[in-house]
Amino acid sequence: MKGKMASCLQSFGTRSTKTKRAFLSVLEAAQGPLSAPEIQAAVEAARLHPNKTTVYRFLDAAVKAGELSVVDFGDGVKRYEHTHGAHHHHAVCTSCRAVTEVTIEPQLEKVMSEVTRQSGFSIERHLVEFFGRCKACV
Amino acid sequence: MKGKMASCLQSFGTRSTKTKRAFLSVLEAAQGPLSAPEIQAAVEAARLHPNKTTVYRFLDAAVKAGELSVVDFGDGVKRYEHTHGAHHHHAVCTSCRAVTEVTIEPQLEKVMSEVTRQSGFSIERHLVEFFGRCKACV
DNA sequence: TTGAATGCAAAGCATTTGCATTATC
DNA sequence: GATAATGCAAATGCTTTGCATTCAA
Repeated sequence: MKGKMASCLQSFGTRSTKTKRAFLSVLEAAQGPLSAPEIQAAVEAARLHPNKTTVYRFLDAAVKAGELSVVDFGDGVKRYEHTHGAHHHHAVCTSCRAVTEVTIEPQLEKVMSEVTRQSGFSIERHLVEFFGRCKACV
Repeated sequence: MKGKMASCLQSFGTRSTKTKRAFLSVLEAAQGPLSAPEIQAAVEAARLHPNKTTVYRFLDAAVKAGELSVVDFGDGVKRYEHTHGAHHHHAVCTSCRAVTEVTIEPQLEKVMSEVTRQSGFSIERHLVEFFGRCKACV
């Protein structure tokens, strides 16, 4: 496990440190995307107290390396999650904050081609997230 | 024109002032959604120097009244545009910043029902915006 | 040893809040 | 004159930057 993380870290050209391993552990255990402040708070459980600058720098590097991806819920806070192959979309419960991943690529394709048709844009990126009440919150 | 704006302001229960009329003018003339700092800067052309607090308070009130809607491009800045009946989506040029409105309701419906099917969520709101190169920017 | 990683302090930027002042109705 | 609107200053929260220090390789 540690070896896996270490090699994962090395694979994107960074040195393996206790702090970075903790960041990755936290993100692996997370139920949904986490913000930098949340990640910083979470590693406190491992008795680590990294500076917030360290958190942001790690996240930037990991995103650039494609190891993590940024998720934006439109509240002005960047959240991060493991990149398991493809790009994800989420349904976020506005009551209990639960986050569920959804797979909507086929349907989104249709939307994208309509956008292209209407605007003439060459689309590079999209922001697609959903908010509402999860099953438990009615 | 002024009468129209004044009555529009009164219609959502606010007093008509020079400053608010200027805010509405700016938003009417805008090519795309504007942020609070952008709106504040724009009314300088009308020799008005409203405090930023005033800008934010006006925007909040207008949004609550349904007169304006918030547009989020995921950069941590809220933008505002006139609510012309329905909810809009945009294609934003990452090169020249041009914003084009797109109408994708029919296609989005399919996406939404798939999200509901997979997650069991009762969707209340979504965040859907596109980014890429406009025709002029190749 | 040496360059990367970390800490620390300060600043940047959008946004919000509390309170005093002013202007609209 | 009562109440809403505005100004002002300060604070909040996330994020970034510059520089000194420490640590992995």
